[in-house]
Amino acid sequence: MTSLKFATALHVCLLLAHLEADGPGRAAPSSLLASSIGANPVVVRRILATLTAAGLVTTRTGAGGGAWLAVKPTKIRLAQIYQAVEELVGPGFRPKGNPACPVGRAAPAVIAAVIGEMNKASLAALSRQTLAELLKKLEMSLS
Amino acid sequence: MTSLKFATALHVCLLLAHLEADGPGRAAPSSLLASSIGANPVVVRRILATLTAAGLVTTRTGAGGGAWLAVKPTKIRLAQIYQAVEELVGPGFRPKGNPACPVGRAAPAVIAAVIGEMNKASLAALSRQTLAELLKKLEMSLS
DNA sequence: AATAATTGTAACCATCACTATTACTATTGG
DNA sequence: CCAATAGTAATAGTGATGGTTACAATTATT
Repeated sequence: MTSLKFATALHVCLLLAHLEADGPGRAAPSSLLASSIGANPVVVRRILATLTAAGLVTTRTGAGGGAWLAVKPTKIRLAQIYQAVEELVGPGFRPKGNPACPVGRAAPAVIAAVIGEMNKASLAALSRQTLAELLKKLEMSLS
Repeated sequence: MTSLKFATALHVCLLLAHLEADGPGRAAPSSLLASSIGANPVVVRRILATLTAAGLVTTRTGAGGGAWLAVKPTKIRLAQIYQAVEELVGPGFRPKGNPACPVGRAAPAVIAAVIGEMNKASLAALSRQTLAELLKKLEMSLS
């Protein structure tokens, strides 16, 4: 998994939270976000669409439009951002093995359970931090 | 990440451990492993090559050849299997943001740290189980 | 009302990782 | 000698991903 979707979404949220703290009431256009990230504005808008669907950001079209956080950074856990943009977590597995082989019959369920525990641990780690906490770390690294 | 490499490697190891417990001294050909998994023998041999490089299995060419575990199942942690076949863990991130933007400068390092914690949690979960323990679960589900 | 800025999408393309498959050589046991 | 097997290269198909262009719809500003 080397998709940049989570990194992009996290960068978007950090920037929106930073702007909000700096001076509220302003919408950030996708061109601004894309420029900070080094990505394409359309790609950023696609990420924004999934974040909007998850209820994390709001957007407005037209001149002066753009995106802003729909929820306070203290109320956003990083796991919410992850799940908004990456539906599948962790490696894949084959649903069925060879029914003629005992291990082939039983292995898929056991393997799926292992991958499930892996995902659980991943998401738990992300749940331990809020966007506000991460923004604080970022702002400390600015000075 | 929906690669099947980890699931394939785990199935291979489970089957080799099961065969070893059943009756030792026999080499399992890639065709047998592939048949149990429902994968192609060449793909299985490629997985076996990485497991061999990691020191987890041994193979022998020629008639009567095949693969067997090089290490006792009680000494193999699932994280070793994961790292043998999947060099990259977790989602990717962009190494550099826009240097003209404060958040663009600082975000990549912060994001990389988040992903690093995610990976650490994932691998820690896999380190908690040995192949022997997983095999026991599989064998219990057989009855 | 006109204009400029902006989102929301669709369409398309290039790239990459992955799986499957064929084919061949080298090795090994019987 | 022969059959079975690993090792590996070459190739093809597939799906996810990111980039790009294009355009309709919406909104603030003048």
